[in-house]
Amino acid sequence: MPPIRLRFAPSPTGYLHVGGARTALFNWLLARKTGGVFVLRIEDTDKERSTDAHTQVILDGLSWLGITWDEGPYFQGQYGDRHRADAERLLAEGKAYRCFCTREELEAQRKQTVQGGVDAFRYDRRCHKLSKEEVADRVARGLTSVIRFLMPHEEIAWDDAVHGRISFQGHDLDDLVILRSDGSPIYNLAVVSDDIAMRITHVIRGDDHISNTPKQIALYRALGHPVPVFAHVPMILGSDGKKLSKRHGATAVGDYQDRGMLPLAMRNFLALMGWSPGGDREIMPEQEMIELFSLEGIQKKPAVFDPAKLEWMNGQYLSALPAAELEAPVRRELGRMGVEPGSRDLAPLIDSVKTRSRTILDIAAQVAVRLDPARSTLDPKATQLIAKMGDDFVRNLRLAATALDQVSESDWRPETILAALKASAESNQVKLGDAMQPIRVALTGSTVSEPVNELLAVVGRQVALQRLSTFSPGG
RNA sequence: GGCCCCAUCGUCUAACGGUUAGGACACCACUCUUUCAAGGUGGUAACACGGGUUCGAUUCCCGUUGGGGCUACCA
Repeated sequence: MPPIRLRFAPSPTGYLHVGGARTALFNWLLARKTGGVFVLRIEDTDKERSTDAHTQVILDGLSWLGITWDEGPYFQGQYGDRHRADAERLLAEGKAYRCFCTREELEAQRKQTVQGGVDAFRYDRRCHKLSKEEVADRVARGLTSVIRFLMPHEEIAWDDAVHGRISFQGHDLDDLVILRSDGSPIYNLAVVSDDIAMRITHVIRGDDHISNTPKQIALYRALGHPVPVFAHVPMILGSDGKKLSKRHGATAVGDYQDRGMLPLAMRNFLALMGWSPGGDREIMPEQEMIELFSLEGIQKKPAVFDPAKLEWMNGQYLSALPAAELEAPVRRELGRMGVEPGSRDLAPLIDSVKTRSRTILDIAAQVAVRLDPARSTLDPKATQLIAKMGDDFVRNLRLAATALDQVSESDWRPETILAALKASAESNQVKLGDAMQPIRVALTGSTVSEPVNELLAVVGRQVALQRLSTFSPGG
């Protein structure tokens, strides 16, 4: 059997949506699993809304997720001649016809149908009834026309790889326009023409295309070409059960990149939107995901996007990665924050904050504060603690500073620091917690951090002592 | 309105006629502990409804209800 051929065909009219990315991912997974070919095709036939910038964002998004394509990107706009030729052929074979109705006329017809209220609007084929001579005459007079497909009134059904058999009746479908009056192709024609030309064998795309499928199948039949396998994957919805959109917050892949998600975590999470490997498998390395993937495992019902679970999964990937591998993205983020760590080795800092972080942003923010405690700001709980402790806060801070001053630079390690703090607390009759928390607050502005002795070690002796001996809640 | 798709915890899902309906996120306890996470342990929580088919339905069929998609010279 020749390798199967799949494609992802986004239109560059917006950013790469998580739904689109998920569709691309499924195509990619099946291609990799079967040794098939994954084609990328940019559907830029809508000149009004398509931009090169959007194309670039889509390419970048896919690359970021590690979704690689084998052919393309092809640009649909370059195949206008073929699209036109296909339309002309259907016209010549009597499978399509010229329609001279203006937009205004169509709008009036549509309005009437809607007022009738019993059925959907379908073009009444009045131009199909025109005689050959009449058509020739109108063309000769320079009247503009579109080419409409003559929808056969027969059953159009297919065995969808995720839904099973889906059936439409041709008479419920409209005679769709396939070529605009300016000679440019309409989506459904361009897709079929391209999928045929690119020898696509499997079309994996969103559920929202189910109603396009019978139109496209009719076109395949008219063009005399066997239809590919269709797999319509469920949509991704927002928390309110509605189609995911801007009002749900971040919907573009780039948004999640900006929020400090790891690409592999994002990809893993996306794979689980509408697909399950069966059993309890969730966090999977690439190889396993590819091996386990199958169209049978795809869900029929839409999935609600849950950012909380994404963050959890990101945290899992974060803690599994060695600090060294996190250093590059953390440095990038620090750069965005205007922090310049120089040549300093960030690995120890990353290690000490990793388990309390769910995103690269979390890590970077905490690393920045450890690099320079002056960067910290007091959170509400810290403020509360300061108020509650009163004068003891600064007193205990200075006591700790004095004790820690006795620990030399070469002894500045978590164990010795802890010993010094314990000894100091005991001899000064201060509870350990009351000794520790002020240090944590002074160094991070927060009541939450890694163990205080580790925090001190990571911040460094000089910076820490300076801060502890000068910090005052007032300013 | 018409056509089409869908329906298991709040969310992601497992189950492919017989299970105390399993796991994960979130949530709540407990544990660990110098705080918080992480980790560990435990808990709350679901088969939309009504008819069939069957010895037996979450599972198969039909209907109802509820959601969603499409209904352009957009893609």
